[in-house]
Amino acid sequence: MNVNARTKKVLIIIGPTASGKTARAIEIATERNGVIINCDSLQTYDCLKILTAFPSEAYMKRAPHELFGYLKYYDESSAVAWATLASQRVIDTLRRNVLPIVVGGTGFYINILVNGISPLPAISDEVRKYVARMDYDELRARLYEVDPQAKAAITKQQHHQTVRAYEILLETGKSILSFKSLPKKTFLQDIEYEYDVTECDRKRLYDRINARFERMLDAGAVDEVEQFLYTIGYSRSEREAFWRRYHIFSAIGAKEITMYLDGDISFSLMKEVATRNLRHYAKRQITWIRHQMPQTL
RNA sequence: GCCCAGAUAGCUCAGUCGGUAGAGCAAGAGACUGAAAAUCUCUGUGUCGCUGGUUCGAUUCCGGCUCUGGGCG
Repeated sequence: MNVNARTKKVLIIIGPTASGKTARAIEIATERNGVIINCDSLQTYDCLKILTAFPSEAYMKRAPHELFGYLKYYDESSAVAWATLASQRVIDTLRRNVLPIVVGGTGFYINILVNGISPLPAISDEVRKYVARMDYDELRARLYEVDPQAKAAITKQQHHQTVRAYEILLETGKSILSFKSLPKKTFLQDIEYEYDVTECDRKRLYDRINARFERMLDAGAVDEVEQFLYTIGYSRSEREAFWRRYHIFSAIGAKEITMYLDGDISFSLMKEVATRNLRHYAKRQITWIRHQMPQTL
């Protein structure tokens, strides 16, 4: 049919938020007979579709879409779980001589899919719950006492890396470093990657972000959040707990709209804060692409 | 027209008992090994409204002017 069978090529579309990845993916998928594989950590959920810029039904009909909306709001997401699924879809697609198009803004996921990751042990619910209840400073002190070398490895004050290191210590009795020095677990072999980086010009991107958030509001983003809050049995008195419990709340705009619905901030302040957070996010994505994915430049 | 208050970073403001200034936010740079739309680190930014006076020296004190609030008529 085409040359994909021999070259085993995978196209990766990456770029900051609101840069036009979804439209670009559709364009290429129809042109080159491709399958779109989602690489956006929040479009893996089947809720808050307006806020997460989930592809429209019209788009979904124009080309096969994989790994969109397969998680419920109460599911936890995981980069390795995604990479495991994504690598299967890539292999299946290549087997059918079709071009896999991995598209999304989660650069961390792409790095794992392409470069693999150190094999860390699974953590039991028991240990996880126990550690979750611990005081962070105490946890860190105990980790360094038993595993002083971990201190050097955990460079900055990376909260969740420290927690993970302690979980592994409790689970296995071994240092996280003993796992990080193992050969990486890889997901794909002998693949040629082609990268397509979408709009990164700061000024134009910021304009696009503002315009798109406006469109999200017009499309009913506030109602969407209101209904979602109803679904999960949200109560304002436990706001922080809900935000922490459900990862989908990290969709920018979800917390801001919740505060607006609770009557704590005005509509215009909600817009201001949400678009500002989107700009910060886009900036972080650009930094990631620049330094963690130099092959794309 | 009169009285009062203000005019300092992109914005909101602090401050200098006279020796040309600093916070927050915005902005910029960076990190990232199983939460990544997460989490975390670093960095500036200035005709201190204009104009005279006093002074070795004024953004700071005094006068005038302009503008912006608020009050009185």
